[in-house]
Order: sequence, then structure tokens, then C-alpha cells
Amino acid sequence: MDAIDPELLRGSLDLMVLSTLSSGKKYGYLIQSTLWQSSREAIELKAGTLYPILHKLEKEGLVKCHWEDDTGRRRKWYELTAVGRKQLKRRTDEWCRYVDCLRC
Amino acid sequence: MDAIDPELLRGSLDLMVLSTLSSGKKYGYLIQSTLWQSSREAIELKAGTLYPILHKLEKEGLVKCHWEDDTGRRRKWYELTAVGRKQLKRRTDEWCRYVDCLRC
DNA sequence: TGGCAATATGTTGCCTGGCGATACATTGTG
DNA sequence: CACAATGTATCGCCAGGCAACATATTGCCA
Repeated sequence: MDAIDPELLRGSLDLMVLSTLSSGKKYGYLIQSTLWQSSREAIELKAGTLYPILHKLEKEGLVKCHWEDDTGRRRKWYELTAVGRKQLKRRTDEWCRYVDCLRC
Repeated sequence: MDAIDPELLRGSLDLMVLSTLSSGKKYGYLIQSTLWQSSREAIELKAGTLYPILHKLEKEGLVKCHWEDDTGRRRKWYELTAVGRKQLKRRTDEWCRYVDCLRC
């Protein structure tokens, strides 16, 4: 499976991250690998892109996070807040409307 | 119909313009109004965004253009080249793959 | 007739956002 | 023991979107 031109993803990166979190809490690196695998290696979200997004989403109150150290691995787990879940729905609907317009 | 957050369109603007031209040659202002109407006023492509895109697509050889003055209105008509049509197909496929990944 | 909206195309310059590069700590592997 | 992988983070460059502005013509209404 060929990689999807990262250019095409601009504008929907926030949505992509929120969407990934809808199936349960995840830490950054896991979000990356989830996307990579579930897209069959077509979507590679870079660290320099992901972490600033997560920090922004946290600041906006769409996600909350907490550190965990259980495995020795220092991990920062993120999960959707109630507001985040609402936003995800709103943005997903908007996205669908847009897809309809471009009529795939 | 609410407007679609312009932020969401970033990255697929080129595709949107190419796509609009697939149904026949158009001039800039007509591309704008076509998008505006066919999206039921959800997508408003600004002049400051559109014209630079058209110039870029022309430079890349994806569209060709010619001036016409028939109605007194000075219009620059754009149409897809063979290369442009191929690119449109390639990018549309890529877009569809992406939509599958985000699973609307 | 005079003025304003709509039609039509274009450029300049600001600001944001993506991401390559880099940094750093720990764990797993050959 | 070195190197890959895991894990999080920031800095700074560059490209892209678009508000604002410039300019010309046509159509409409008072």
C-alpha cells in the first residue's frame, strides 16, 4: 500500500487524532503506530506533528492526560473529555459533509 | 447549510479545483460560484486562494488556459490537460483511500 | 446621471501549521 | 556493548491560506 501524500492530510490531522482516541485512551507513540497499522502503512504521523497537536487539544480541553510508569516505560496517556467527544462528533459530521461535496 | 470550516479544506484545495474542472472548462469566478452553489453555500473558495492555485496548476502543466472577451467580460478559461486528468484520477484515488482510513 | 453591487482577475504580506532535525531517557536485541 | 526501538518533547524553516488591496467592466436602481 502506497503512502498517502501528507499534504492531503493537512486540515484533518486534529480530527484524525481525536478519532483515534474514540476507541479508547492511548499514548502518543501508540497513536502513531495505530494509525500506521490501521492504514496499512499509508499514514505516517510524525512525532514533530503529533505532540504539538496533542498539547493543543489538551489546552483546548478536548483531551485530558496522565502519566504512567508501570512498565518502566514513561507514558503519557490521552483520552477524550466529554467536550472532546462532542467536538469529534461535530467535526466528523462536517468532514462527512465535505466528503459528500467532493463526492468520492 | 452551515459553512464548512475552511481549515478542514487545507490540503485538498488543489484536488477540489481540478475536480471542478473535470466537468468542463471554467474561468476562475465560475469555479468559485460553482463550488459555492454545488456545496449549498458550504464551501467558499476565496479569490486570494483560488488564483494562486490556478497559476500553480498551470505552471505544473495540469491545466491550460486562454483568454476570451466575447461578452465584454474579460475571462480566463481553464481546462484540464491530459496530464491533469491523470493526476486528478491519481489524487482522487488517494483521497478515497484516505477517506476509507478515516472511515466516515 | 451618478453611485453602488456584482463580475472578473490579480498581488502583497502576515500568520499559522507541518515537519525535519535534534535532544534525551529507557528497554530490547544481536 | 553498541545499536534499534520505544517514548516524549522542542526549535526553526518553509509553504500555504487568505485578508486586504488594486483595477477594470457591466448592470441596476434612484
